[in-house]
Parts: sequence; structure tokens; C-alpha cells
Amino acid sequence: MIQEGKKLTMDDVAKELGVSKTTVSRAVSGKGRIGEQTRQRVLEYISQHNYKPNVMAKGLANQRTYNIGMVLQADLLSSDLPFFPKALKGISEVAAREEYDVIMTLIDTNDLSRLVRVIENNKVDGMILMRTLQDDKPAQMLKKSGIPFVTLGLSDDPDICQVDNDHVDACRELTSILLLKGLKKIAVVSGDMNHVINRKRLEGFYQAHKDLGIPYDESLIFTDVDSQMFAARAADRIRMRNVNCIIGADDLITSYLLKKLEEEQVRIPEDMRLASFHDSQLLTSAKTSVTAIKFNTEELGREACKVLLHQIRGEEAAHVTKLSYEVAMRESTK
Amino acid sequence: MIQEGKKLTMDDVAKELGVSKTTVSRAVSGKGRIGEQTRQRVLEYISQHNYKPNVMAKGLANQRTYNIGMVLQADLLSSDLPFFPKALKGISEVAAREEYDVIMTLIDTNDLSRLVRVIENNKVDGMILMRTLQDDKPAQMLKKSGIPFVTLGLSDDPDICQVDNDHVDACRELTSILLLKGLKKIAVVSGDMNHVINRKRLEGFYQAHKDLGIPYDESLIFTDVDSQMFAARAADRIRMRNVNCIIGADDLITSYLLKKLEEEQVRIPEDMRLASFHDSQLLTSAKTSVTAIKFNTEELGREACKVLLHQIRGEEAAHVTKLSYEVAMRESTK
DNA sequence: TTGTAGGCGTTATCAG
DNA sequence: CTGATAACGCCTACAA
Repeated sequence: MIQEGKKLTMDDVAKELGVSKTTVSRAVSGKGRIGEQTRQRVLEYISQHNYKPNVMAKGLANQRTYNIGMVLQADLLSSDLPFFPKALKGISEVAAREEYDVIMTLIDTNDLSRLVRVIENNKVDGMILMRTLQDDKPAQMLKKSGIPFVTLGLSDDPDICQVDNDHVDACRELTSILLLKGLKKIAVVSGDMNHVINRKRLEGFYQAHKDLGIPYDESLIFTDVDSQMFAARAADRIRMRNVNCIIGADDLITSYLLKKLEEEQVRIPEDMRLASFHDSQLLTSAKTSVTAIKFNTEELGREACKVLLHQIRGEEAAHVTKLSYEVAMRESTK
Repeated sequence: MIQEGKKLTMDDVAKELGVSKTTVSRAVSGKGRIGEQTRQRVLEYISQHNYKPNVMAKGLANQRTYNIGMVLQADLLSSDLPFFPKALKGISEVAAREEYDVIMTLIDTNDLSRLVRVIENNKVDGMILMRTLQDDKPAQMLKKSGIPFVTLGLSDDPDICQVDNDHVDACRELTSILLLKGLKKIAVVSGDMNHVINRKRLEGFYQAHKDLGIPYDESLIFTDVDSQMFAARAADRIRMRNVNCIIGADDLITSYLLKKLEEEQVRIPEDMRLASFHDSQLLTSAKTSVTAIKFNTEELGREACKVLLHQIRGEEAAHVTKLSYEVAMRESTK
């Protein structure tokens, strides 16, 4: 299967068959005119002797790497939310199907040097940027560089190819359901407002209230909650206000809230309703199953990769793709 | 910073400076004799005009890609255990420092085709294989291919470069502590026995008993538990046996156990002690904080990458590297 | 339909 | 110390 020895080159094949490299090249690539029998002969020899074109050489010749890059903020790996692994799975699947490989690039909000390096070094034909920010340095950099790229997350810049679940609508629907259950006072505990995703969710929250003509209380919205401590503090404030429903921005935040509420002997759902986003295993150990919006992140990755490949090939590509979501009603909002 | 236009080539630089490509190459690579002033002149021009060598060309010339591959079973991404992201972070850090990039390759137990492709296509200079199996097809394949590689997980094959935490010792220590607390009957709920890691942990469990001269009960060891249902079933059996201490093989399994125990109103630690491996956020929402063995997975990734780079460069590399662990005693085993 | 020759951007060998 | 020149393996006008 895999030979240890020196690999066969196109030249070897050509010599062995008594034809020119050009002919072999044409047989392999399918481009250019070539006699059907010669083609067959070459192809047969190739599969027989397991010849594989050298990607580096091919890349050098036509300025392509057959790699796509996946860029993400390193801190996305620090949180145990499984967003990145799932997306990778989807991306990798589509990429592999098209003979592409995936190169990972980890960056830091203040240090894009690795991204710059990958691009300058010509290591990828295009990139997928995980998560978008309000003031998105990486996206701006990519745009300036002229390399094809798509973001996994929405952006205000209409020039940018972007793919994401419809978080506005997802949160709008969730909020509506809760409001219609008669829960008039809903608190939100959200993450970093520099992440577009959190802004979108809040937008949906507002929309639902507007749709139903129900006022919301700005002081029940806690933003930029990024630690167990802040989450606990938010929970305290919420309870002091006698509110009995909380939407957690993601499963991690919700798990923090859950822990705090249990410590305080708050019964769920009797004393407090709780809803979350993702529906990951982070909440499996919870005593009460938690209502959540589910996203098919693998599908999201697949879609993003397809769009990127289109772009790389110079084909027309949708600039904004919104994917769906699913609401899973559980005990926590009974 | 990043130019949209055509990139500078070594030839451009050479012509502009009135020297030969060879000279420029020498200045850049530091190899070969070259006059100090010429060197300075070239280097200055280069940084001034932001010249970057083309990695593809370099690769073609010396048969190197400056990529390392990271291979993992796709199902490692299905579980929300954060092992992979953490390891990636460590690997990527060391790789980037040495101007290497990381290519992801997802495989399936029965389908190594993507791995074969990456290798045959010459896309990487070496690979890191995540997790080892008892009958390790991927490892065997890599070995046969002759490409440098290291496994993140131990292997019985002494020829293979392997890096891992000392799981035997970790579980031995954990078990000893529990035994010395007077918990004579300890149950184990473990995952797939085809994973070396689970075998090693069990080995440590046995050792601890032998060390202390305490017999263990084989019927309290549940292996190949890979779902919430099986975990719940194991918990049931364990409770029927009146055992009051369980070691869960990882945080996911432990979180399943935890949920089941809470449903059954079992008080922790009063009625049941519980210990786990990893100490990830999967257990943050647990009411009772859980005793666990902690591993520095980022460090593990860094170490593996270092070893691999040594191997790639043909330097001497340690064949077996065992990293440490940490025991975090918590409320669940009070 | 097929082949020749030159180029992609570096590195390495071997003279000068 | 420096510079031609030939690889590296593939692609693509342009010829034949």
C-alpha cells in the first residue's frame, strides 16, 4: 500500500511507458487532448504501480496548496464548549472529499502573527475564520490580504462570505416560547459582547419582546459574563429581583448558573426556569434536564467549507448563509 | 504588512542587489560561507522589502513540507471531553515556534484512507497520533510507511516514540488514597478496553491493591461503558452490592454516574464516594465538587511535538516520555 | 494526438 | 567568499 522506497515520479512513469511527461500529465489531470487508448494505458500503469502526483510540485507549478486554513482564537480551546471540534469534523469531511487538507492556525486577539505567517508562506488556498467579533481584526486582515475566506459567524460587512446558524431567530423563538408560557420577567446572562454571536442572541431576545408587545427589563441583562464567579454574582442579583426565568448564553454559563442555584437550594423549574444554547454534554450531569437551542455544528462546518471551496475555484458563492436550529424543550422550563 | 500584489522572489532580491540567488539563499538560511557585510546587506533589504521565502519551493527543493500532521479518530470529537482541543493547543504552540504548521487528519477505525492520502501526498514531515489502541492499525500503518511519528498515548511497541501522562501511576495513587481512607470496596466504571489508556488505569488500580495487600473484587469492574445507559446500569449494580466508592474512567462517564446517582437520591459523599479523571468543565455543574486526577494536556501536546520535531530533524529522541499528573481531592471523597 | 522546452522558487554541488 | 548550473516534480504554451 505505502511504499517505503522512493516514490514514483511522473518522469518515471513516462519513461517506463515510452511517452512524454506531458502525456502522463494529461492523462492524470484529464485536461488537454489525449488519445483514449494512451489515456487508458497510462491510467492503468499508474494505478498498478501506485503513482501519486507530488503535491508540493503541483503546488509550486500552479500556485495552489490544496490546503485550507482554519483560524481560531486560542481561547476558544480553553473553554470546554465543543463548538470547535464539531465544526472541525464537518469542515474536514467536506475538505477531504475534495482532496483538501485542513491546516490549523491558532491566534490571539492581539497577535495575528501566526495568521500572517501562514498566508505569507502560501500555505493555504483559503481560510475559515471561527467566530466573528464586533471589531474583527482577523477578518479585516484576511480581507486585505485578498485570500478567499469565509467566517463561521455573521459579520456586518456584506463583502464577507459568512455562514452561521440564525442566532437572532433562535433566541427570538426561545424567548417567545418562554414569554407565552407567562414568564413575563426573563433574565439573560450573556458572554463577551465583542462576539457577534452574543449580540445576535440579545437582538432576538429584544425582538421577541417587541413582537409580543411585552417590555423587557434592561437591568436583567448581564453581559460579558466570562467566569464562574461573574455567573454566580449574576444569579444572586437575579434572585434578589424575584425573577424566575434565566436564559444562559451557552452551556458553560448555564452550568455555572446551575451550580450556583443548586448551592442555594433553588428548585428547578419550580423556583426558577432555565434555558441554554448548544445542548452539549456539559449539562448531562445536571439533575434537571435543561431546555436548549440545538445547533448542528457539523453541518455548519460542512456548509462553510463548501462555500469556501466554491470561492477558491472562482465560482459564484453565497455571501450570507443562515442555517437553522432546533428547540429542545425540557424539564427546566416546565 | 501583507501585500496583495505579486510577492518578491529570491531572484528579485538577487537582481536588485546585484548578487546571485545563491548568495541570497545563504544569507537567508545561514548555511554556507558568506561575507558578513553582504549578509547584512541582503538581510536588510529583505526585511525592508518584506521578502518571504516560498515554502512550496523550499519544500520541493529539499523534500520538506514544514507541516506536521495530527491524526485522530473522528469519534474523539463526538465526545465533549476537551482532550483534543487542549492537546492541539500545546502542539500548535511548539510547532508555530519552529515555523511548522499543523494539518488535521480525521480517521475512522475501519477507514484509514485519509491518513494514507496525507502521507502519499507528501503533505507532512511527521505525524502525531492521538490516543493509542490495543490493536493499533493507524500506528502500524505509520510505522510501515517509515514517516516519523509519535503517539499521544502509550504503546507496547518499544520502537514507537510515545508520550503520555503516567496513567498507571495516577490511578495507582488515586486508588491507594481511597483505600487508605478505609474504602475497601471500590468499583471502577471504565471505557473502551481497546484504548490503552483504560487498560493502564486498570493496571494502576490493581497495583494499588497489591501494594496494600487488599483484594479487589473483579465483579466491581465495569468495562467498555460508552453511553449514559450503560453507566446508569453499572451504577445500579454497584449500589445493589452496597459498595460506596466509584472511580469513573473519565469526566464524561463520571457525569453520567453523577446524574444517575442524583436521580436515585444518593448523597455524595455520605452514601457514595466518587472520583474521576481529567477535572474538566464537564463536572462544573455538579452539586458536589468531584475528586479527580488532573493532567496538563497542553503540556503533553507540547512535549509530543518537541519529540516529533527532534525525530524529523534526525536527532536523538526519547522513545518513551511519561509526564506527571496531579491529584485534586474534593468534597466527593470526603 | 503527442512531444519539447521553459518556468514555478529554492537548495545544493561544484567551480572559480 | 561568490556565482553558475543543475536538480526538485509538475504544468502549459507552443511546436510538430
